[in-house]
Amino acid sequence: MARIYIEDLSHQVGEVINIHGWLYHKRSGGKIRFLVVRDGTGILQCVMAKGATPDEAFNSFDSLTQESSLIVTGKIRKDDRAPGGYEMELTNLQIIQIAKDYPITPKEHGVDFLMDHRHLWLRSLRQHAILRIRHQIIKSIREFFDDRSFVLLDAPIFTPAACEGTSTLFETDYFDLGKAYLTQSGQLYGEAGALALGKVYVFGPTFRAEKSKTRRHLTEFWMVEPEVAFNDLNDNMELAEEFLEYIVSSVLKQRAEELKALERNTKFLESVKKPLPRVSYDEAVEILRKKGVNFEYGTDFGGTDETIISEQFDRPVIVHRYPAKIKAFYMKRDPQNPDLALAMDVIAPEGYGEIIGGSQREDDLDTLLQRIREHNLPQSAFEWYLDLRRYGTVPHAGFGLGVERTVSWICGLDHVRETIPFPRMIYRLTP
RNA sequence: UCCACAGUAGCUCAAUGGUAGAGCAUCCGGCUGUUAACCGGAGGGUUGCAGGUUCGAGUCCUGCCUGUGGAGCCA
Repeated sequence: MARIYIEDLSHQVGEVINIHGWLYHKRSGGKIRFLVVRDGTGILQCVMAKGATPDEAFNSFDSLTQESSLIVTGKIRKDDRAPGGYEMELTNLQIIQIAKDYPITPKEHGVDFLMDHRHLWLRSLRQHAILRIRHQIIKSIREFFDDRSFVLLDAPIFTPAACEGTSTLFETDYFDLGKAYLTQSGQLYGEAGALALGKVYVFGPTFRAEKSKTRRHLTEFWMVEPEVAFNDLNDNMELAEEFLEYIVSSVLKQRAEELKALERNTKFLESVKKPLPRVSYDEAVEILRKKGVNFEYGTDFGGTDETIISEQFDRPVIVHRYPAKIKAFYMKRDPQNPDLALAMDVIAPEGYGEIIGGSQREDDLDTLLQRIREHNLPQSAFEWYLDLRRYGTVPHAGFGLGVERTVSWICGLDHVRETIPFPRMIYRLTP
């Protein structure tokens, strides 16, 4: 008999089939008993009735516990009383293992307990919905770039030095070559790729050793970083808005059921269409001051500042042309005002904060050399990067999108820790 | 690193300075359409750790540990 998955049950009505899975829950009413079985693709209610169901199967109900592994056999029928709309009239029950004292009960649990049992927490329907949406987001990120002839460029995880010089990096010994550091961004390598292949995207894990302890931070997170030769800041913003529209519409289309399971209000997602509103840093500061925020011009926005700015719009907002001194050394200055960098951030609605950060890159060798000196960076570590300006330099631009913040926003979660199977945070390295 | 809050049964939480309790989970019994089922019963505790105040501390004080949220930094 063919193995069937619960998500395909609509084609099986009237058939006798096997479902391989685990007991999610059980209920009984004396001579009628219900098993709710999950197989990773959905849940299925199985019914047993005294007399109608073989005694052996009927009696084994008592020994079954939550998360016991089993194979159930029976005829499928439509039934509106069953969760999912289909139900199995159970005729045979094969127990693979009885699970003893499964820790996560169908009641409330605290964050710490659930995080300690993250390997089991992944079995709950809510986590299934989040991880399926994460999968969809990653899939649509790849589709978007692949369909536009971008080449995937894998950047190294071990790097010799800081990409941007500021963040705290994880350090490790690297044989006889001294210290290596876990990458905090693949961008510099992405630039080399763009000047080689025209359009590339780097997609991999990144690491920040900052002691950030908020709902928006992980020490290990995934970032996708497109980089395009001959693009300027405006091209970069257009790419970002087209990209976000693609991702969000793909989730709305393909994962409507999961969004519903998470009780996500999709109002703010349905409005994610290009063009996105664009405001300059100066205009953003004006917005804050009109709202009564005592904001010091020239500093970066904090979490609450970002929320206030984003609340003025019904979709993500692009903030561009930041003061150069709060941005990275490789960003090109605005020819109209050298105090500003040709940088852009995309701030998500509903207080989810910055999901994209990018810029047009400095493409002039002498200017870049001067920036490296101003930031007290070791020039020797950047010689290869400077070569990109020595040999056929061109304007180019790119950005990075944080996958976990994007998943958190699209799912409407209150913390990024649920967006990745095994989150790494300042005080959590296990499981 | 700084600020705030928390730590009591396997889990979620109660308990004026005066005998540590409930719901869920587990075990036993009942119920033929349950939806986190329901009803009855049972077992389950070094109140995070170390001191101190007190006739008496889960409760008050000091220190430490652990966790949560936030700031800074960032995606």
